[in-house]
Order: sequence, then structure tokens, then C-alpha cells
Amino acid sequence: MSLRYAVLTLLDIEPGSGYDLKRRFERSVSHFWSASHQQMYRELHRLHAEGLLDCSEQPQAGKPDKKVYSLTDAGRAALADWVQQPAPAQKIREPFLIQLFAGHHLSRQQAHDTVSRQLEQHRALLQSYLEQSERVEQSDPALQERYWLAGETLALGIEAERTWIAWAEGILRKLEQD
Amino acid sequence: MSLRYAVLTLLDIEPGSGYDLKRRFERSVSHFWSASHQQMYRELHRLHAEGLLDCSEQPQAGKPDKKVYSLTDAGRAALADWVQQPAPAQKIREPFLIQLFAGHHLSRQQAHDTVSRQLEQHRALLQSYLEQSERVEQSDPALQERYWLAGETLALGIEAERTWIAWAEGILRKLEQD
DNA sequence: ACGGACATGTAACGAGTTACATGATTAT
DNA sequence: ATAATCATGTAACTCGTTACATGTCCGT
Repeated sequence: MSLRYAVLTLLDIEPGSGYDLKRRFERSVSHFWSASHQQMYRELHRLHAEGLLDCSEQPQAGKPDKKVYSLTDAGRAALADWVQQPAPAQKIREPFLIQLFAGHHLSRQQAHDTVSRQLEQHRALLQSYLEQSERVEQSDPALQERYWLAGETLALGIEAERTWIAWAEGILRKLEQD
Repeated sequence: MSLRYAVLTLLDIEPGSGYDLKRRFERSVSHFWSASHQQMYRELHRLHAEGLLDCSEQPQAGKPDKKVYSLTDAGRAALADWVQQPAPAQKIREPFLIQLFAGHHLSRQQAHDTVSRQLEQHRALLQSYLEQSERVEQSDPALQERYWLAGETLALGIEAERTWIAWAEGILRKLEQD
């Protein structure tokens, strides 16, 4: 049920197509949500059918037509209502931690490899969040103030990655000792 | 695909029924995985059908029969193989952060309420992880050493909650100022 | 009498993934 | 030529949630 509100939130900030949306998910909310383009299109169709979105087809020179979606009044009302509801609890699903939990099946070297691989991924994530954060800092201060809570969600993503990285480095040190 | 290995991991440590498993998920891996009892039963049936689990029915005095599952050799082999594979990337889905991202629809007071509600939940989680951690520390040192990597996953859960709580407290301070 | 713990399940649905499909433009 | 980017979609499947169903024992 949350994907639809993520879609409404981004389209509320700025209208766009399914394709745009997919990229914006990757660039601006990847620290707390992800979705495939198939999910986007399915959700856009539904939201449109339910009257929460308007759609205008824009022919483009040399490119396929673009279906630009924007919120209807009903869409804005639905979003404004939802943000006030208690949020459904998030479900944690971290396959890597299952592997570590079953780590007695791994040699010291194998455990080291597994953790290192994850560590690299999290360093890359931190890097991309920091770049996003810089882009935000260089944007219009009026927008920054309007969307300061959105900025705080990114700050949490950054802190979470730092915590993760520090933890993984600790594990590697222990695996390298004795 | 990961639930099945979470199930295999716990049954590898100690055999048990679907009902047992559900509670063990809540008590010992809730910091990185959760599943409903329906998922457990469905997965147990499949794993049994595929020959990765043995099942022995144990009649109990005054209680329903219990189907106790344990790993077959094929099950242990499948688990040992999987733990060495690169872990599938985790998907982050945090509905609460969508709400904050759309936080310009909230009054200062509403934002404060929303964050406070989440903060309480995370404090409760931290509390339960700390209790788990104490139980681990009071257990057999030989087991602690055998499963030290499992212990580290709990340490990460604790650090992650602390990061989260510090962040939320910061937001609340900002909402209370000016 | 009622709720909670114990114990296992079915059915229906919604969410998410994977594979496939189409077709134009731009850059190498 | 070949790959990448732009742009939208269908079909089939698995995973996860919600609701429903059954029945015993124990404590209050």
C-alpha cells in the first residue's frame, strides 16, 4: 500500500512519466524505497483509474510519446490524509545477515570475503548519498527549506550507512586477528 | 528465496515445529528477518517436499500434535552452499520515511507526533535487542564462540537502532525550536 | 465464561520479481 | 553494427498479508 504514496509524493513535487519516476526513485528516494519500472506502470494505471492522477500524453520529437502524470485534487487529498496516519511498520529483510547468522558454515576466509563484498556495496551507497546531499546543498535555499524533512531522510540514510560500515570494519578486524 | 534459508539456518541450529520457528524468528532474528506463521508453514511444506527437511510427528499430552522438522543431509548441503553465494541485495522499504519525505503536508505538531510515535517503537526495539544480548551473554561460552557471527548481527541491530534514535531525537529538537 | 498460549492449516488477494516484447534515437 | 538511453507495456510467477477455520488446555 506504500508504493502508491511514494508515487504520489514524487508526482506532487513534480509531475512526470513512469520512466521519469523510475529514475527519480533511484536518484532521490533510494535510501528508503525502491521499485521496478513494471511496478511503476502498474501503479500509475491504477492511480489513474481511481482518479488520483491526471494524464496528458505529450508527443516528443524523435522519442516515444510520454505520458505525464500529475495529481488531481483527489490525489492531493489522499496524500495529505495518508501522511498523517500512523505508518505501517517496516519489515526488515536482510539476506546477508542470514548468511552471517549461519556463519559457522563459513571458513574465516569465506566470512572475510562475504563481509568485504557487502562493505564495498555500502561504501558505494554512502558515496552516492553524499553526492545527493551535495546536490541538495547547492539547490535553491527556498526549496531546501520547504523540503527540509525530505533532506533529513537523506541524513538518516547517510548515518545508517556510516554505522553499517563501522560495524563491518570491526568484523573484518576480528577476522584478521588471531 | 531467502526465507527458506532463514528457516534452514534456525532448524540447523535446533530442530522444531512451525510454531516454534515463528517464535524463534521473533526472539532471535527479528533484527533482520520477519515472517508470518502462514509463510512458515508454506515454506516448511515445500522444503519437506523437496527433501531438504525431515519431519517427525510427536503426539503431546494435552496439546495438539507437533510436527518437528530437522535438516536432511541435502538440507545441510543446500545451506552450506548458499551461505557462500553473494547475498542478494536487500530492498529497503520504509513507509515512515515516505511520510517524512512528503512532510510539507504536515504541521509542525503533526510531524512531531509522527516522529515521536516512531521513536517509541525504535526505543522498544532497542530495549528488546539489549535483552536478547544479555541472554546471549549469560549463555554457554562454547556456544557463544561457535555462534559469534550470529552475535555480531545482533550488535549491528543494536547500533542501527541507536543511530535511528539519535537521528529522531535530533528531528524532534529541531521541531521544538523556533 | 473468556482470553491467551499451543498447534496447524486453507483461501484469496496484493506486492514484487523475472522474463519477454516493441521500437525510435544517439553515440561509439 | 552494437550498445545505451528513452519510453511503455504484458504474462507468469513467487513472496507476503489478511482473513478465516479448528480444537485443546490453562488461568482468572
